[in-house]
Order: sequence, then C-alpha cells, then structure tokens
Amino acid sequence: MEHTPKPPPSGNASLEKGLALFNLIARDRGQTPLKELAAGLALPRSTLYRLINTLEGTGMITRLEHRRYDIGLPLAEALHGITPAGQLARLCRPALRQLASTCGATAHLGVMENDMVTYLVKESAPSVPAALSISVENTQLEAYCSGIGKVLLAWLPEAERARYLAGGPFVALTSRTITDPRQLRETLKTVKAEQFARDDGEIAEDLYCLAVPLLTGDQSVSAAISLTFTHARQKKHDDATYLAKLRACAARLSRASLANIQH
Amino acid sequence: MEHTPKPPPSGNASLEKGLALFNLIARDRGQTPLKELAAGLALPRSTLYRLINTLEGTGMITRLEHRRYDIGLPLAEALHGITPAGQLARLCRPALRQLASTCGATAHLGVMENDMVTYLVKESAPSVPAALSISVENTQLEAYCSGIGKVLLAWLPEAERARYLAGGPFVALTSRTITDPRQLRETLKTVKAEQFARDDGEIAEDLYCLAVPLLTGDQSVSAAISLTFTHARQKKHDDATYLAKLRACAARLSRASLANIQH
DNA sequence: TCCATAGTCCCATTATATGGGACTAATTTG
DNA sequence: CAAATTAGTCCCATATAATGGGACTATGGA
Repeated sequence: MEHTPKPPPSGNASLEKGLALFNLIARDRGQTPLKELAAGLALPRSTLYRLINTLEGTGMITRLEHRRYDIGLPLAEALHGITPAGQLARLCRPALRQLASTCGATAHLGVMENDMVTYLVKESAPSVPAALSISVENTQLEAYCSGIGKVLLAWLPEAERARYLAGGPFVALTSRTITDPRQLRETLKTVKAEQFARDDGEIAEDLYCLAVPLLTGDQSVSAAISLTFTHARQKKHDDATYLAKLRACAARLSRASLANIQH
Repeated sequence: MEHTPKPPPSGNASLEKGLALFNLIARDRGQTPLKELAAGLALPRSTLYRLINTLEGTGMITRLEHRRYDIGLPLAEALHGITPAGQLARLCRPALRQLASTCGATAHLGVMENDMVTYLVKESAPSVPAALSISVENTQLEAYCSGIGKVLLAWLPEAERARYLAGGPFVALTSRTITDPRQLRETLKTVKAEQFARDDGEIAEDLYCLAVPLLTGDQSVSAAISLTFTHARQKKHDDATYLAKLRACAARLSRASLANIQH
C-alpha cells in the first residue's frame, strides 16, 4: 500500500484518511460534488466509498442528494451549541485555574470581538476575595484599558489597529487610564516589543494586571491571558516572577491547541 | 483480530472504531475520564491511544487536561453555527423542491418548537405565484390551524397533547378554523388514524393543504411535510394523487436520514 | 431510451492495524 | 518528597483487515 511521509507519533492511517474526507465534507457543506472534493485525496473509488459508507453509517455525514454530502444529523445534534469560543474556554480553563491558584491571583482569558474584549474565562485562587467584580465571564469590556485588551490590540494587523485608534473616544475609567490615541499607540508599540502588557490601575484604581498573548503557529494572536492582583498584594513580588508563570502557561496552551488550527 | 457481527454494506472497521470513540468523547464533553469512556469499546490500550492520536492530530478532539478529551477547536470552528434544524432543512430541501415542482404547489417542512410550528423549508414550484405569504422560513405559526401543525400534534405523546389542548385559546384565523379544544382533539384522532392531515381554509380562506409526518425508525415523529394549494387549483385533482406523492417523499426522507438518529 | 457517472461488490495481495508487553511520563498518595 | 499508580508511548511479530483493479448495477440527465 502506501507509506505516510510523516509518521510523528503512532497513528492509524485508515482513520486519518476517513477524517480527512470528513473534514472536506464538513467545510464544504455539500456544495461540491464528491468527486471533485475527493480528488485531492487521491483515493481509489473503492476505498473512497468504503470510507463514505462508514462515515454515513456512524452519522458523521448524510447524503444530501446525488453526489452531495453534508454533516450528519446525529452529529449536528451532538455538537449543537458548541462554539469556537466555548471550546477555547473549556480547553484553557484548567490551566488558568492552576495558574491563578499558584499565583494567588485571578486569571483571565479574553478574545477580541468587534473592538471589545470578551472574557471567556475567569478563574480566581481560593484565597482571592470575591472582589474583581469588573469582569464577568462572557461579557465585554473596552479594550484600551485592560491588559488583555492591550495585548490583543498590539498584535492586531497595523490597519486594524489604526482603525481602532481612530475610533475613539477613549473614556477615562480612572485617573491613570490612557485616553490619548497617540499615547495609546506608543504604549501598544511597547507591548509588542516587550511581549506583554501591564495595566496599572487604568481600569480600576486598585487593580494591577499583567497580560501575555496566546500565539498560534504563525505568530498571530487570537487570545490573551492575564493575571490580576490588587495593588496591595502585588507589592510583595516583582513582575518577572509572574510574567514567567504567565508565559509558561501561555506556551503550554498555545502548543496544546491553538497551534493546530490549520484551515 | 475480530469480526464484525453485522457487515451490511462495505465499510472500514478502523474508521468505525475511531468514530465510535469520537462519538463518545463528543457526547461526554470531557466529563468522564478516557478510561471509563473507552471501557465499552473493549479496545487494547495500544489501539485506543493510536486512535486518540489521530483523532487529535486531525483536530477532531483536544486534550483538555489529564485523561480528559473534548471536541477539537478546528472542528468547533468548522461546525460553528450548525444546528440540528439547519441540517434537517438542508437535508430535506432538495426533495421538497422536487415535490413542489412536480405537484405545481408549495411544499413545507416544519417541526414543533414550544407549541408552535417552525417552518424550516418552504419551496414553491416555479409556476406558483408569489402568494402564500403566510409562511416564511424560520418563523413560527400556531400549530392548531395548519396541516403540519395538526400532524405534529397528532403524533405527540398523549400527555403532551392534552397539555397543548388545555392551553388554548385557539383563535380563529378564518371562519373554518377549529377553535374548540374538543373538536380539535377529535380531528387529531382522525389525523393519526388516517396518517395525514388536511387544512381546508383554516389558516387563510383560499388555502388548501395536505400534510404527512416524517416517521423515524421507532415510529415517533419529529417533523412533517406538507403541500399547499390555492383552492382554485386544487379542484383539478383529488387528494389521493397528492397524498401518494407526499408519502413517497416522506418515506424517502425518513429512510434517508431520520432513521439513523440513534442516540 | 440510451449514456454517463455514481455507487456497490468481489477477490487476491500485502500493506497495515493489531495487541501483548516493556518502558517513560505524569499524577496521586502516604 | 519518595513510592505507587495510572496515563500515554513505543516496539515488533503476526495475520487481519484495508487495499485497489475492475466488473457490475443503479441512478439521473438528455
């Protein structure tokens, strides 16, 4: 038969072929006739249909009409309500919980959604008081004044960032909030250079926060994580300690999952 | 190795095992440790992890934390926004379009959603004028006065139907709308007995409609399809002709997809 | 009705999945 | 913090089960 050019960890070639086929169908949603779709796979007809049969038999796909296939109903039901954001949250939560715990702080995971930061995960160490009411999971906050927001802005494509900066106004939440677009632009430049962002009481007087990006394989960024402390607590240690932990966590998460988002 | 007790059409055993595993994971969402989950599959550890690896490698699943697996991010993205209802619509549309075309009428597919009928598909023959504005895809209508609604009500479990009937009031949309719960109950009994429902101007004076259920393997019903005519047109033929076509279409659709919703 | 293409079936060949068990890594426990 | 447990990986001989060429049948379009 054939030999896979890349056998990294042990796997199952048949399964792989079948899933490759499934992926094509799942992305195409029945627009392209099977023949064309499967052309790239270079499978003999015999094998191709064997795979199709099993895929259909297990409910992964359904025959739409002649030569058209789409995701199966059973699969749709099983996966109903699953969103990329939801998955990201599920995936990252354990690591963030641990991070928060070992740092005795609150950890967040956030993504950018139309110029606002959406907090997907918020995990606090047991020792952290109920404070930190500013953030709630699945709600949005302005990007310009939070650590996560600044990271996400800093890694945005230049054009996007320019558009954002031009879109003000940037309302001051505390006396330290950066409200001048030019100053914000400079800050973001530093963030990118130093690979982390700091929020020193810009969102609430007594909060201090460090944030780093979750880098994907191609160095783009789709999410960021942060550690938030009250000022009082932070004095005990310096940034370096926490940054190291943050980065370790980010690296782990990036490697674990984001890296393999190949479209 | 082992032999499958039931080899109906030709398939691929490896793929099947892999997908079985995937299905377990997809339904469990990382709640149960892998070991327990896979217990039912009776796979040797070696094989199990080989499958897990390719599943993960293709983005179908992700490692949440130790011994926990969940749907992969890439899959979540690919499938984002896919709903069971949407899938049902996609699956049935071609057949309904053809049905409408050969009958020179309008075909609908509807499901019950909290006591209302949601129309998932509306397909009209080219010859049908733009009329029939009463129904719009993805909008809801009362169940008691439409053909599809009556079918869905008729196949509801007894308790559910009783609750619905007690829930009135049933507003009259035309002079023929059935508004008396008792009369409605009798009508539904007839519908179940005759295996089809008729709507003779109960929703709009000039509309005539025939509806039949989409039966699943266990004879339960989750959806129904209908043919709608204007009164003028209907005079030409009798119900039997259209009912036959409707039932043929329903049988085809049931066989094609609904049958294999095994949870 | 005929043609083209989708989809199924058969079967000999051997590539490839299998699974037992040793081994390493990560966790949990004492 | 070390020991014990369990998760996950790797190896390899074996033969099962995937492969693919090609004949065959169903289906849909013209």
